[in-house]
Amino acid sequence: MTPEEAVAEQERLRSLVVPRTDPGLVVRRVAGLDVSYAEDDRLAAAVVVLDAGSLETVEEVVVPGRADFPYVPGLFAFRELPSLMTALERLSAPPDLLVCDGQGLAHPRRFGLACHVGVLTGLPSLGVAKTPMGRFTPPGEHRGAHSDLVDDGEVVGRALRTREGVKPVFVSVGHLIDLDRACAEVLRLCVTRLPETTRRADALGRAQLR
DNA sequence: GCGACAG
DNA sequence: ATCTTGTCGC
Repeated sequence: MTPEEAVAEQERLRSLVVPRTDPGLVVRRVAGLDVSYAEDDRLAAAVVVLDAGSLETVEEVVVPGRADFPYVPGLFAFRELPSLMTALERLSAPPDLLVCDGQGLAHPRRFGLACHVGVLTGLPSLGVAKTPMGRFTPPGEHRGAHSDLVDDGEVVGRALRTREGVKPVFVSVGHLIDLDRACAEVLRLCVTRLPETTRRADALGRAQLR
């Protein structure tokens, strides 16, 4: 697939994003998705499922793969999606929510990795990025403080302080969830700056490359 | 031409 | 993303 085709694919799928939460959504099994890279073109896609209440790990899947798409800002998903989808298919049961490492609607075409994974799986999803895709005013210093993440005059996500006095993370809607609920879910997953879901998926992916 | 640009 | 231990600070 060429970068041009990838852009067309994003524009075709973005209309399928549902930025609302089903009234009956109960999040018990939460999955963290992350991909680690080796020095060559090898990569490892990891998915770790936690019990949302206890934060205990209940399932892990890691899949080896190759980076066959270049890293291009805005097309990031095409690098990680194939292996992540394979990993998700190997879970014993679909999670209630997918927590992605990167942006959701906070994307130049409003279709970041979190939206893409959500639409392809049909599962609720959200994105937690370590750097912003847009502008924001620093949120208050206390845990839970937040401010709008704005891009092109639109509120595309939120800068969320997940820990007192630490740089905020950037949360945006992926699919089948609203921004308030997305931030609430992220906050309850955070013991340190990043959600436990992504921290554990990151650790699993790195271990796999050894 | 210059700056921006998830991981 | 990755290269990387100890260390300064609360």
